[in-house]
Amino acid sequence: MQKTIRIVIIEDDQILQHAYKQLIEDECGFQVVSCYSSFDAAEKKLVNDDPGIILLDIELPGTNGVQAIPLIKKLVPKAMVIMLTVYEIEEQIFAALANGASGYLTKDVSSAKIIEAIYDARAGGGPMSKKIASIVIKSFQKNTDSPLSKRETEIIKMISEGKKRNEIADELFIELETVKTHIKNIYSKLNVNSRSDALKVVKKNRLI
Amino acid sequence: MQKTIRIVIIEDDQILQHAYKQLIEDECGFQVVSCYSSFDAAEKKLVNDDPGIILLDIELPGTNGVQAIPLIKKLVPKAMVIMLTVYEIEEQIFAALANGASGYLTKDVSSAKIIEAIYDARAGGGPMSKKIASIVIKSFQKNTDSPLSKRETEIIKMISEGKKRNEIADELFIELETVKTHIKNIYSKLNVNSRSDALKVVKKNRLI
DNA sequence: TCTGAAATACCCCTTCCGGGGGTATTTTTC
DNA sequence: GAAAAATACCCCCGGAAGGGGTATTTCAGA
Repeated sequence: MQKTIRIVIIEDDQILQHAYKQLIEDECGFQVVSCYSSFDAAEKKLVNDDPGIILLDIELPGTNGVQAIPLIKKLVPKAMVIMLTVYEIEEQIFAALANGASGYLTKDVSSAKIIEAIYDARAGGGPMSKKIASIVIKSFQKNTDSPLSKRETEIIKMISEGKKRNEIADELFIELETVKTHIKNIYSKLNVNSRSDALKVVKKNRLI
Repeated sequence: MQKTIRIVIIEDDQILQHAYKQLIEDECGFQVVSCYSSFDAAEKKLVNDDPGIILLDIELPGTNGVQAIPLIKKLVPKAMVIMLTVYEIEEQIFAALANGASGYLTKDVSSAKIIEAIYDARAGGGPMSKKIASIVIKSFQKNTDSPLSKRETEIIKMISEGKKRNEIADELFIELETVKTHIKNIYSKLNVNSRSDALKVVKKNRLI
């Protein structure tokens, strides 16, 4: 028999908290072991709850959801954290994922999608609502109209990897002086005069 | 009335090509305007086809799918490219997305999912199959057991941004000498002795 | 409560890197 | 055949980078 999935909900809106619990308990194989209104309230009891999945709101009193993720991971490392939030702020999404969230849903998703996300997460998937998927994909896309030539792009990328001019020269089988010329041209095109400023521009405009 | 979605399929497997065409044409509002077995065959005719969506295989004779994306984007900039491929190779996924693909499906998805992905793409979403979503999310996750302290992580991150030691000192309101000490400790913990090597280790192990 | 890690700061030293001023040739590409 | 890209060389200077030490304070965990 399939092992029951133990679920914990951390959500400060009592109505939503109750709605999620109700929704999930109507599904076979799912068990909402605890609900909390804040991470701080959950902290002491989480280990005992031994959850496989945690539904986590971002806007919480006290420790917010993003901050809570690493703490949760420390307490119950094998638990998968699914963010469930109204906001679609890029920094928040990436911060949550970087901190170890396994999925990210906006609260406008249907009940069925929430259930699906729980199954997904358990199966090692990465459940995301459509808007989030779109934001995530956009974050990968490079700018197509770069002022930099192919070689220049190659070189600024190597600079972003912390490589020195002579290392770049060696790797590209060109002279140090040529690399210097390229870097000068890059700086001139980007209107900067240092590595850090160049990287700032390049990252902001997704040129690499 | 809704504008018809013009679709182009670039897929070298004739059977699959035909299957996709059939599948899509059975759906209302979708129109497969052309099918090609390679990008090279499609190149000249693409502008005339004026597609809104392109289903693109990766393994193609001649120009491969990943290389084809930027060329397609140049010919028909407003077309959304959805990758449709058997492989789930990380580098290929990220390269495709970086090159401008709007979605990425593995060929094991159901017909319904393909149709859904087309609608999604058109609506500005980022259609992905579950496995891809999982890989993408994992790519964001940082390593949780870093040998580096909080401050050290902060500093190596600034180094990754091309910042000089005195810039780091200024930004963190600490002395240059302190920054030097931190960097020494970072190098020692990572067993390296240069910025580029440190960044190599740090990126490989997702420490930032 | 105490121990160790983290964060802070300072000294010494040498090497060679980074950025800016030029100019010029060859190869691509449209 | 003109324009852009890629290549290569000269000059200069300041200070950044990396390695050798040592030492203090703060703070979390056992």
